[in-house]
Amino acid sequence: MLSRINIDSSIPVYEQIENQVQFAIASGELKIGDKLPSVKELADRLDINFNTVAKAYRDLEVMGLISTHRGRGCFVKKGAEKQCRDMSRSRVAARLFEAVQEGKAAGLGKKNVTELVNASFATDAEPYGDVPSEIKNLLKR
Amino acid sequence: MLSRINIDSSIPVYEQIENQVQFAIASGELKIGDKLPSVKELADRLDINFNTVAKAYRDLEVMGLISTHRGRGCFVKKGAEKQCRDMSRSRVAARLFEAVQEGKAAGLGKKNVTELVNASFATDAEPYGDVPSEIKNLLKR
Amino acid sequence: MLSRINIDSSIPVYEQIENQVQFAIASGELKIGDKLPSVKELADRLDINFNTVAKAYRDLEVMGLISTHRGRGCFVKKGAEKQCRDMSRSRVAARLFEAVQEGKAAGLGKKNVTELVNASFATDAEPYGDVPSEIKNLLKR
Amino acid sequence: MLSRINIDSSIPVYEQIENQVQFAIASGELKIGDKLPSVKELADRLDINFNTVAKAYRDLEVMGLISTHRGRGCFVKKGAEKQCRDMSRSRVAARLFEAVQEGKAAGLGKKNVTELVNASFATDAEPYGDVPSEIKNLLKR
DNA sequence: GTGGTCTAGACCACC
DNA sequence: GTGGTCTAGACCACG
Repeated sequence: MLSRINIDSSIPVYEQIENQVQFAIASGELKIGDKLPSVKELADRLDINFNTVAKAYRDLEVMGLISTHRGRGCFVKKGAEKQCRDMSRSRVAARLFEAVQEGKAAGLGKKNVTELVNASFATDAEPYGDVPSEIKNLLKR
Repeated sequence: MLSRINIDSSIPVYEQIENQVQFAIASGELKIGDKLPSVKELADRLDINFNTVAKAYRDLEVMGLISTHRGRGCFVKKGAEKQCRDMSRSRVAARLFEAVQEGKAAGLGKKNVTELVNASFATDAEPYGDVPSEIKNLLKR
Repeated sequence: MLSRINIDSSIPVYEQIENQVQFAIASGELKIGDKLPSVKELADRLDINFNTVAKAYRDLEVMGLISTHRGRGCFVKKGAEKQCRDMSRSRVAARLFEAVQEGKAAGLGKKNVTELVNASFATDAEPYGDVPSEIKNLLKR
Repeated sequence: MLSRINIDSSIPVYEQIENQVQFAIASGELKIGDKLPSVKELADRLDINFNTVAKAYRDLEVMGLISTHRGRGCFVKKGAEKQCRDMSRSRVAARLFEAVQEGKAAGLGKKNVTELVNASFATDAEPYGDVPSEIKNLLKR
């Protein structure tokens, strides 16, 4: 968890952090009361700017998902689980919907799309990592 | 085609235009030698700035998809069809893959994802438009 | 390097910038990983508009020669050296070839052309500056 | 003479025509009193717009090189020969000079440049045509 | 403080 | 009437 961000992604670094925390809470990997990595530690581990992590944590606090206590750290708040599950799902629904619409506009059939989705589901990958070649190659023919 | 852009999307307006042209070429809606709408006309139609359209067309020319002839207009180049099909498909594959990975991280099962994809496929929407509520609501339970 | 552009040249300002960067990379003056001047700084130094420099840098990124990182700056990419050397050389070859063909069409002999080339080689000039009078006068007799 | 223009060149079509006429006069191919091809005939032959040819002839008249007589055609004026020779030479000198400066900026030595010039001189090509591959390949190593 | 995006408008080159 | 170039300035995203 929070082991990797993609500096080249079009998704801002701070947003990648926010998403990963939300996903971790939604999936139960992070539970109520758990302590998040400190800003400095995470910045070092991901090799990114201190302020970028700080912004992500600030945003998460504004969303009501974590609470920060000066000198002690940041903790998952009560109620965050349900909220994260809802946000994550609606986010995923939106991204899937958009991708499918683009597929249709590009002339892909339902069969192609389903095939891609199944292959993607069967493939594990780092979050925000590169798309595996076996996925890319599925349509190259 | 090229009838609508979403000014509120996080995707830049010029990029939306580029994508729509690429999709139109990929799906055969625009064919080799076809003339694109003039910069001025498209800017008027979409109610956006002249230079924004000009940038999109310039980018498409750099990509080798269209050729522009001062005083005459912009035309789909030979070979653009295959290139667009490849680009569109690999783009869609990447976006689907990422969305599926996020779904897994958020704790969604294959059944949920497939359900979303099927519903998305059955729903028509303007490009870059909002996500329909029937999709959003699918997982709210 | 990047100390001067010619606003009166028929070559667009942004293209002059692109060429100068390419030449600087080709000749080793700019090396892999080197940071380019910031958009704002260069615009100030050359006394041209911010967006003109931004366009040049964006083009160079599209060509795969530099990578830009928001908030950090633009840097020479790996592999840019060979690419720039190839592009620069083929560009120079083309321009020399065209100039020589024109010389032949205008009735100049090999002796005249060689004389011009030697004189040009011996003369230093700002990039895109005016042609020195000693060159112009060589054939006025 | 005036058998070919390059629609893809960065040099405007009308300017290519003007240059070719000037070169033809400078080299003695067109003599004082000779009749130029009619606007319509030339536009047909080169497959370009009527107005483009008309603009070129108008420019040449303004320069004092030709005189036009309604209903009869355009003719090379007295004194055009010397004027064209001077203009052509200074034009060629400028283009050679610029190309050589670019070569120096790109890190080419005098030996390379001279080699290119000699090869270019030995190669015949249509005006404004593509650069022959034997020239392009000279530096690819 | 860095670059990105968009708008607005002027002027030019070309057909 | 077509696209090209440049300027000027505003606002945003990012680190």
